[in-house]
Amino acid sequence: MNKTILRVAVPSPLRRWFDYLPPKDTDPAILQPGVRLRLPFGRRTLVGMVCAIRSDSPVDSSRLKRALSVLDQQPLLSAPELRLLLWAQHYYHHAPGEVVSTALPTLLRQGKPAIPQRQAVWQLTAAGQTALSAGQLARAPKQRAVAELLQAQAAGLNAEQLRFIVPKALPAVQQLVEKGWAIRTTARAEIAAKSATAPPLNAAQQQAVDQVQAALGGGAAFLLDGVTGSGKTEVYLQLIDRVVQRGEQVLVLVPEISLTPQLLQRFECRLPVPLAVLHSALSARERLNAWLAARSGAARVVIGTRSAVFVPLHRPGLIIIDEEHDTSFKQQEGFRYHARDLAVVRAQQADIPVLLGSATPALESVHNVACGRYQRLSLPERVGGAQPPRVQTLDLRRTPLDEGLALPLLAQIEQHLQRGEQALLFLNRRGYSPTLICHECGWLGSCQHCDARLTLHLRRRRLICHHCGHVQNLPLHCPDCGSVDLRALGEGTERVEQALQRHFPGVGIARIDRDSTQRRGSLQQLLDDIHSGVRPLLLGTQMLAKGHHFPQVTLVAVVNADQGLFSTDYRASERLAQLIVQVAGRAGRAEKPGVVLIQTHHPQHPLLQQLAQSGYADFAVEALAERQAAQLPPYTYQALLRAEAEEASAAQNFLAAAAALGQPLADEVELLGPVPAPMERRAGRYRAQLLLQARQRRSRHTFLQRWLDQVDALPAGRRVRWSLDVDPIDLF
DNA sequence: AGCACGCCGACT
DNA sequence: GTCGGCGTGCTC
Repeated sequence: MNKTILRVAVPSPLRRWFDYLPPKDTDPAILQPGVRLRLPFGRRTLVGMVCAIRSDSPVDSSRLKRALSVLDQQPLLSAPELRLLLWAQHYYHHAPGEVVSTALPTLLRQGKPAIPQRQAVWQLTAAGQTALSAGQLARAPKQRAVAELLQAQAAGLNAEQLRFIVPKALPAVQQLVEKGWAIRTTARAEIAAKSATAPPLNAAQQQAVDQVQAALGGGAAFLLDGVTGSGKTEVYLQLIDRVVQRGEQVLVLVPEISLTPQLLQRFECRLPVPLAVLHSALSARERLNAWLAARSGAARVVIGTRSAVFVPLHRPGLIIIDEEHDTSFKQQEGFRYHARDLAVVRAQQADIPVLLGSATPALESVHNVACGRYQRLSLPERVGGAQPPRVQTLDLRRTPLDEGLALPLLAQIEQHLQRGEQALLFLNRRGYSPTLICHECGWLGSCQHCDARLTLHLRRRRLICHHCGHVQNLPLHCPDCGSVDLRALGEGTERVEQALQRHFPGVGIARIDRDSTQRRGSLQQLLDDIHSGVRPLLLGTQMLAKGHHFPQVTLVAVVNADQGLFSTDYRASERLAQLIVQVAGRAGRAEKPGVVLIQTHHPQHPLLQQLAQSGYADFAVEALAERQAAQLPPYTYQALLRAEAEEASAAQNFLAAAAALGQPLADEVELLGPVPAPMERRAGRYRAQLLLQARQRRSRHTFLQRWLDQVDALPAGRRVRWSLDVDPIDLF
C-alpha cells in the first residue's frame, strides 16, 4: 500500500524530523512541501511545516499520528526556498523546527492565515494644513513633526513609516485625529514616483555594473571591493534598476545599524517601484505584510537585515549584501547562521548573481576571490576625485597625555577647528572609565555576576557592568577600607568628552555612543548638529564608524589602537584593521583631503605599518598568509561547542563527556579543550567551550553528524545550556 | 523547550 | 494526611 507520509519540521529544539499522516479526507493536491499543518505533539498542539512527502517512515506506522489540519492552500515557501532551509539545517546541524521558524514571520508561526491585511494610513486634513501653517502646533513638537511629515506625503503614511521616522508617532497622530487635523483611512499609500536622476558613473563603477549585468540570469558571485566614498551604493542602485526592468526582484541585505531612514529614503527616491523593508522595529503585522509582498512579487526590491536572507521571492534576480564583512550578519544565539554565507548559497541554488560589497572585505571573502569562487570588482577611487586620507601613527611612548589624548593630537584638532573644519575621535569604550580603583587599598569595582570590572558612568553616578547590565550606585568610599580616595582608571567616551570641553571651551561636541543616543531621535539630532556645523567635534564608539558621511571632517583620530593589537583572539587584528579603515573612511571629501592619526604605544607594529603604508588590501594578503601558516580559518574549518551553567563545574563536565564521546570518531578532526570561556563567569553563569577543527569541511560535517547524535543523548546535557556554533566568529 | 509522571519534605 | 520540590522521560 502506498501511504502518504509527511515529514514535518516541528517547532521544538529537537534535532529531528517528525513524520505524520495527512488529516482525514485531505485533498492530496494541497499536500505539498511548504504548507503548514496543525499537529498533535506530545500533549500539545503545534504548527509545523511539511518539508518532504514520502511513502514510508522509519517510525512504525502504528505510532504515526494524524495531522489535525492543513493550514495553507498553497505552499508558503517554494521548492528552492525550502531547499535553502534544508541546506542550512544540514550545514549548521540545527533543529529543523527552529530553522524553519527563523524563516517565518511570527504570525505565520502561530498559524495565522498568510493573507495581507490592509494597513491604516494617516493623512493630513485641510484643517490640519491650516493649523500647521498657522503655527498652532508650536507647543506640541511631536504632533508638529508628524503633521509636517503627513503634509509632505499627500498619499499618507502608515504606522510603520511614521514610527520609523518619528519616535512615539502613534499617540501624536491619534491626538491629531481627535482634533480633526488628520484622518485615518485604509487607502493604500501610492508609491511616490519621484525618481531622482542617476548621476553618471565613473569608469570603475560602470565596469562593475556591466560585469554584474552581463551575469544576470545565471549564477555568479562578485566581491565589490570599493574604498569608502567610492560609490558602491550607486552601483547597487543602477543594478537594481536593471534587474527590476527585467521583471525580477532584488534582495538587499544590510547590517542592522545601517538600515536608517536616510538609506531607505535614498532607495525610495531612486527606485520608483514598490519596496518592502524587513527590520526588527516592525510590528508582527507589518512584518507579515512585507514578507507577503516579497513572496507575491508585489515588492520589487526587498531590503532587510540578517533574517531577510530567508524571505521568499516570486522572481529573484539578484542578491546584494552591503558591508559584507559586518559581523551582525552572523546570528549569535539559537540557530547560529551566517546570512552572508547563506545568501551566497541561495544565489547559487537559484542560479542568480550575488554581489558582496565592502571597503574592508572579510578575509574569508578575499580568500574566496583568490580561490576563484568570487570575481573581484574593484572601485579604487573615491567619486569626485577626493583624495584618500593620509594614515599616520602617533607614537604615545613618553608623550604627555591628557585623559588619553596626546598633546600633538590636541594641537592638530585645534588647527583643524581653526580652519573651520571638523575632527572625529574614535574610542571604542563608552562610559567615563572602565575601572574604579581605591587608591588606598587597591580595591576594584567588579561585577558580582561576571568576571569583569564595572564601568564608571560619572554623569549618572553609577557603576555599570557592560556584560550583564548590572547597575549599582557609585560608592562614596571604598567598601573594603573606607577610604574616600577612589579613582577612575582609563578613559571612556564620557571622560574624553570632558577633556575636550576643557581644551576647546565653547566648541560644540557630538558624543555618539549607546548612552548619548538612547532616546529615539537624539542620534538624528546629533547628526543634524554635525552637518549644520553646530558641533564640529565628533567623539564616539563603533556607532560613529559605520555608514555615516561627515563631509566636513578632515581629521580622524583613533584614540587607542593598542587594545586590538595583542588580543588572544586571532580575528582581533582583522577587526581592528576593518575598524581603522572604516573610521578613516569618514574623513575627507572632495576638495578637503583628510588626515588619520592612530594613537599607539606600538607604532612599529606590522598591522599599523601596513595600514599606514599600503592599505587594507595588502593587510588582507598578509593576514591570510598568517592564517594559513597557523592553520586557522579560512584554511581550516571550525565548530565550537559551548556550554553554560549556574553550577561552576557543570559546563566543563558536560563538555569533557562530549569530548570523550568524540575522541573515537575524531580521526580527521581535532578536539581542543574543553577550556573555560575567556570570561568564565557572565550574568551569573559559568561558561566553557570545546573547539573542533578540521582540514576538510566534509570531515567536519561527518564528524558532527555522528557525534551530535551521541551528545544529544548525554544526561549531563540536561544540567547545562549548550549549543553548537558552526563557523564561529567569536571564540567566546 | 514544554509537559507529565513520580517519589520525598514542611504545611493548611 | 496533602501541596510541591525538581529528577527523568518523551515528543512522529
